[in-house]
Amino acid sequence: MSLYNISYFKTELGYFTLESYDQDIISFYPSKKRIIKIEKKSNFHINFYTNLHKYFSKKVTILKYKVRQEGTFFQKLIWKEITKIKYGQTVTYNEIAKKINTSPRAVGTACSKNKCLLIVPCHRVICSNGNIGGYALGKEVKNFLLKLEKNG
DNA sequence: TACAACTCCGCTG
DNA sequence: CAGCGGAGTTGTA
Repeated sequence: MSLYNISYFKTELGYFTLESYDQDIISFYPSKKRIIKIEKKSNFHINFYTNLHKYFSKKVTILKYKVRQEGTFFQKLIWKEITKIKYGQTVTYNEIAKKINTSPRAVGTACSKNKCLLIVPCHRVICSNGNIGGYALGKEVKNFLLKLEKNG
């Protein structure tokens, strides 16, 4: 019997898919399917979406979930570093690069491979020259999230 | 080898 | 000083 579960939901940012194993999150990413459905009855998934809604309405500032995401050693290292960034804060690709002793370019590439949006807050990583940098859902969404966390 | 969600540096107005 | 182009850098498929 597998502990794997998957659900589809409509969020403030559109349709998403959540994959989990037990209490760990495997991925949370925009889905192509425009459906709302939880495969197995799961309080964990329901709790997640409830929390997510609170996040968008600023009633909650942390989405603290354990992440079990596929990736290389290097990518996991970067994601772990990103997870440390607090709500409302931003960090530079370069700052992370220096901490890990690598290059900013490599950090950006690792960010783009992150499939646990919001949980691993890669939207809080920006360019050192003040530019917003890239985002899976586009720069506009990234900016929206940063503004949400900053003022509302 | 080519490419990427970066930076730095030097050049031009 | 702003804007632009190119080179340097590191990890991946």
